Amino acid sequence: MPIKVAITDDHPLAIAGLQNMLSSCSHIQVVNTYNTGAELLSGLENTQPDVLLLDVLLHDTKGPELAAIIHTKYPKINILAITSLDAPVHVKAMLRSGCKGYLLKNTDVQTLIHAIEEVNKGNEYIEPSIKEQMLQNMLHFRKQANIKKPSLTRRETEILHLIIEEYTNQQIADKLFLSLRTVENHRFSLFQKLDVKNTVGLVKIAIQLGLIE
Amino acid sequence: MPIKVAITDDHPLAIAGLQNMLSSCSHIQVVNTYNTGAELLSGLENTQPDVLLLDVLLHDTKGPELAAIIHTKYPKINILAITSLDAPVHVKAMLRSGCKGYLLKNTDVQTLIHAIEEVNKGNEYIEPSIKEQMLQNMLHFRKQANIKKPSLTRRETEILHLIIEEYTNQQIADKLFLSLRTVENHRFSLFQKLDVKNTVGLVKIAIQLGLIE
DNA sequence: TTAAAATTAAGTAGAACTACTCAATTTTAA
DNA sequence: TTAAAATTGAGTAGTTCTACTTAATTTTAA
Repeated sequence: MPIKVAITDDHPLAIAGLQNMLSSCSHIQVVNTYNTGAELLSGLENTQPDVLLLDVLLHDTKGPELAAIIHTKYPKINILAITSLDAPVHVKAMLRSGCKGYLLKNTDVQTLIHAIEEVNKGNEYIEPSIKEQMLQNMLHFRKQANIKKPSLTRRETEILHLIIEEYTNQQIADKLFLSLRTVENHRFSLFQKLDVKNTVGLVKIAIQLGLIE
Repeated sequence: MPIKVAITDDHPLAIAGLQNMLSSCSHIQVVNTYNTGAELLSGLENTQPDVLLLDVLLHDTKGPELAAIIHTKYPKINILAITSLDAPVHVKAMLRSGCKGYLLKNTDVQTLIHAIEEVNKGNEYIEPSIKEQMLQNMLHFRKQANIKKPSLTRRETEILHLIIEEYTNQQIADKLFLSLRTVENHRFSLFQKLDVKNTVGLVKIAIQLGLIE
């Protein structure tokens, strides 16, 4: 039996394009198309496809939210995000919301079909160029990060570590056999050196420095 | 002229192995070998190689720290991390410290030579299997993350966003036209729902939820 | 159209953090 | 072997967060 596919995109042209691409493929059948997130949600109450091609930017609902709702309500539907956006933030957001795959709109027929087949099997399919970009994005943090890190002293680094491990100043003081004031001072230096105004900023910098996974 | 390579590893056997692998290659010349971080640092004062093969776990210094020192002091040396560890944390730490490449010790001769050549040109070379693992690691966060996120209400999510943008409770209150107490209460609920004890924990959860890049 | 959940917000009170300045002592690098 | 940097820590004082309880009002889902 063919793979049942639904398409959701707010550009009719995009839907038509995808339908056309899939028309030559006998084992993939487009059973429904929707223009908005609301339409999709009500449509799913009647029929559920095997694979859902979902645009990341629908004007009535944000893609990741919609994906999360569908993934929770209909865990059997395998969602394939398809979009013109390749920013890693979007990719991560969609995948974290339960999408199985991520494709770019300028993809070719073979890739589209292959992605649908894979996702239908429950496998992941992420466009290789996107994978590469995500990696690059992940690795190139160091270039900015390295500007600031060297300016931290050993003690400061040590205390920064303990701060991000959710220790309070007092606990840090006890652990390192220091006075509370000393720890407070180091913390203050950290703020100044890293140019942040509170602990939240500190944690975020720590992420960029790679101190947090 | 050949590519000058130095090797640093605390296992003499590993050094011998690498030397042997490279002996067949006329355009790569092993000019120095070191057993410890200290040896390496003093050795570099006399001669600098083009490419440095650096073990991640030397017993006298941690790899990332050593890499950072060398990368700062001798920016022209291209460091190729070579290790038996493939945990993404280590890979990231090394790359963020200025390494150009990352290889596993069980690599074959061709890959080793290719990696040295690439790194020597200033390009990155990361073992494909490691790349794949890092991606998987990155993507599979969502599986844990999705357990907790749905329990947050809209308002809580909104406030969580503002907290991680470094707003204080008072600023959030002003921004959302709420009383300070209301914001404090939402923040408290967030702590309870996400089972953390301070803002640092909150930020860390937010990372896992994908709210922070 | 109710019951449940969410949003709002107050009270009380203590703990923790933030924002500096100043300075003695110790360590490190040139 | 000095000068520079790092570590330690006190003073002062205000701000912000944390830890609950209680409860009125509004929204949402069954």
